[in-house]
Amino acid sequence: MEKLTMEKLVNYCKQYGFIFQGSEIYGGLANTWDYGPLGARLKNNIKDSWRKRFVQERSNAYEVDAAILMHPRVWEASGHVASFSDPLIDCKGCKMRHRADNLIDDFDDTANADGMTQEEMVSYIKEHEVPCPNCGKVDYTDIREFNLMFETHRGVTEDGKNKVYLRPENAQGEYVNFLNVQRTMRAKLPFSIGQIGKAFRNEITPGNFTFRTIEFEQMEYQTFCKEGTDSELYYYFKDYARNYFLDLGLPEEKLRFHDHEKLAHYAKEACDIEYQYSFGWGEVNGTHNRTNYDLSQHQEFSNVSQEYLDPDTNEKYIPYIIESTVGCDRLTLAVLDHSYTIEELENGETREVMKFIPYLAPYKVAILPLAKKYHSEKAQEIYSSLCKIFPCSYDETASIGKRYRRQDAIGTPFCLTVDDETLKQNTVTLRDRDTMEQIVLKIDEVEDYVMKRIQF
RNA sequence: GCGGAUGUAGUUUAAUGGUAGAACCUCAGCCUUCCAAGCUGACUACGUGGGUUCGAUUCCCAUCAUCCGCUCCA
Repeated sequence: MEKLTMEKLVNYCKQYGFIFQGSEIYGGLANTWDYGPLGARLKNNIKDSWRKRFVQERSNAYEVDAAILMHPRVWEASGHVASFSDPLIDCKGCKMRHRADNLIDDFDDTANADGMTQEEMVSYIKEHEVPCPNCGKVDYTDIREFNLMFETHRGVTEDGKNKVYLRPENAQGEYVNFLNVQRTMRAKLPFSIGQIGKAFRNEITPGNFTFRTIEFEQMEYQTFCKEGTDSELYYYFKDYARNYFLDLGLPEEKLRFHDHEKLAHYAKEACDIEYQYSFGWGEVNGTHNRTNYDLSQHQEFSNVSQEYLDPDTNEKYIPYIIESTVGCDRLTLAVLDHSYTIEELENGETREVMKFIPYLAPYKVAILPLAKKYHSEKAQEIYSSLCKIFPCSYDETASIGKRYRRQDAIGTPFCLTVDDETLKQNTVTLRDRDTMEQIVLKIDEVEDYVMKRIQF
């Protein structure tokens, strides 16, 4: 089998309407991608599958849809204003870029660069003649603060007072609504708040197609719990997320856990689930034990108590949070990457096909009149009735074989053919993409048959 | 942000200092009753902006984008 390269997948996605380059007619904007008609369907199906597994099928789980723009104090409380930026410094000698704080800490680990301002770091480097680890020279540019949060302004004037950020993560939207959800849903711990939404990070990195983009969608899930039950939930959700990926058709051998050694400022335990993309292993899911850090911070910065009154014990405490977050675009890419298959035909030629599980397929059924001249009218009638139930495609151009192939290329699980028998006896032929079997059904049996097969 | 490579229809590509040829795809017509048939025809390209030149897709510069490698990555 031919090896899949990312370049092939990018082309394929463009060719069939899954993903296009962002702002393409203007030459493109780096690291932005637009989902086309099929890609948008696929991604929506993935979001629906997540909703089903993480919200609908779990008791005590609620979905919110919080604003992207939040009060600037949220990002002070979360720690993003202070630590979501990197003090970058370039060596003029070899053009190597370094993080100034790492440079100092590696030079002298008692120096404590974290506590320094930019000016202090610059003068420290000068005084102690910290050499470039790459070329040994001591000749640097000034520090440039590179905050990963996108900034914008509300109102007509652009000054510091009305600066707002595009959220760099969704989680804070769930945290600031902890009390609202708990009260209105009359929820007892442990309960969960999930959210699907966009986040923004001003990263300069190249991205492996849609794997790393400056604007991306996350499917986040925060479980609020009592201290002491946190670790058990942490391990539970690691497996829960993995099983979810398996259900979507991702193979076991292309998934692995990766425990973090270096923890973020809020985390006590952290583990990624990585998928083996064509370009290498990459994070799709992160499970974090965030302790009571976030709610404690919000309590401090907002002066609103975030304590939960435990009705069983009458204790008051700030809940711990277990976060399970899935990169929606990354999962979509993993599904595309895994579904894209190069098949060898009997005559030795190859063709490219998409093999989604039926639930994820953009179209469920393609309605094909065997001969345009005789069967189109009936086929369109069937189409207009079935498309009310699930997404269908209709195709009457070119030969029947070619139309089958077209549907295989975009991963449609069922092809429904209308022929003379349909006109005489109200039966249609349904071809199953996975088994290549053809079965004959009465028209009014199709809906039930397909519905059973596209469940998740 | 650094280094290297690349940029011609939707895709894969050819040629050229005198504005580009093909295959596949797509569409229309004829034909065709179950897995990329055939015939006829049609549409569509030199990433963008400058410069050199009588004339640039071709040479030069800049820029944008993509890929590979660094760097970065809560």
